[in-house]
Amino acid sequence: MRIGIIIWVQHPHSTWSARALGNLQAKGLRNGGARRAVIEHLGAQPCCRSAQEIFDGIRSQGGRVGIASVYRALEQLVELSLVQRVELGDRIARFEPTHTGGEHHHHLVCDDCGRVEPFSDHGLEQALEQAASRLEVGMRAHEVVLHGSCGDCRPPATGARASG
Amino acid sequence: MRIGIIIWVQHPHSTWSARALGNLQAKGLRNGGARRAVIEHLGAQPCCRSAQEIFDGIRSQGGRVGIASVYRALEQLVELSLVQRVELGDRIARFEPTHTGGEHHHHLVCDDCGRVEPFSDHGLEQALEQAASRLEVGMRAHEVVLHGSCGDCRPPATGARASG
DNA sequence: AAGTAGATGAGAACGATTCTCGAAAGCACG
DNA sequence: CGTGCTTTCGAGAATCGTTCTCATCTACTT
Repeated sequence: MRIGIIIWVQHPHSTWSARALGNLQAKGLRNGGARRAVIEHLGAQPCCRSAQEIFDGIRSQGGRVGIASVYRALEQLVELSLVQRVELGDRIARFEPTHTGGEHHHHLVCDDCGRVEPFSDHGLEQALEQAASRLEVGMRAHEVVLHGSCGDCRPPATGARASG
Repeated sequence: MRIGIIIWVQHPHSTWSARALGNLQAKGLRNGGARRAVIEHLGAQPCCRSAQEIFDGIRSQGGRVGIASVYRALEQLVELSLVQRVELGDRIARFEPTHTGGEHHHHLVCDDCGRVEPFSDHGLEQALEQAASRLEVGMRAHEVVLHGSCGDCRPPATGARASG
């Protein structure tokens, strides 16, 4: 048997998780287990997650957090603008890292099957910036939700590709 | 004493309330008091309202509806696409008439004072249409929420007006 | 006016979120 | 590495928005 040691070297803020943890540390907050677990879990998700999903995800990996701690951590992270609350109309709040820069995305909700998918659109971002500028709002965040039918749920077009 | 009779003549669908009531009648639904009160109240609002606000509003005008009826009516109206559910991130669902055509608007939430204001932006609407088209979603609805600071809450620019 | 089926209201139930409080743990200091 | 102080944590209770239940009512038809 051999023992290998892997040293992971990267810029401390190259991931959202690292940036968030650093941000908390800079505020003099302690590095407790529950909050760290929430941050690490959230940082590994491709799209928004509900508090319950985060709770279940951490537990399924052996973490022993309480749901209250998950909510507490999320509340703090939202307060620090590290996490954005996303509400898609199903009465469940979801949360996702705020990605400064290019990774920003919005949400597409299929009203038939309930599936949520991320999407991004450059023109839409531009239009949002322009609207915010015109309205003279100090825009801190924005959220776009499109409701419709996803490819799986849309009835197939009749014939070759008739209009739908 | 004189008795006057006022006959109010207008195109039956010239208001959202009338359109909604007509739509329900066409579906064979009855013209019950609670649902009518919800529709009429909602039709008179300039922006979205929560179920509780609608309930309080109707009660304050002497209506004797139950909160359950308010929710039931809203659920039906959402189902018929006559009302859109709006979630602004404060865990309270709000509802507003769906205005086909030019009256469409979105929401601006001041994260400092909590105020909600409607706004509309033509370029934004275009960008939404284009994004939906590109994504090949049968877009049934969309929702944009801008978070920021409203004019009252934003610190005035340095110089002309001293901070206070 | 009577009959029928949808509509209503009060209150219970539900579920997501927040609060409470005693216990545990992070961090600074010795 | 222990001590002490303070933050953080977890479990369960409490809260609050929303939905369900069910007996009653009422709009509409006949």
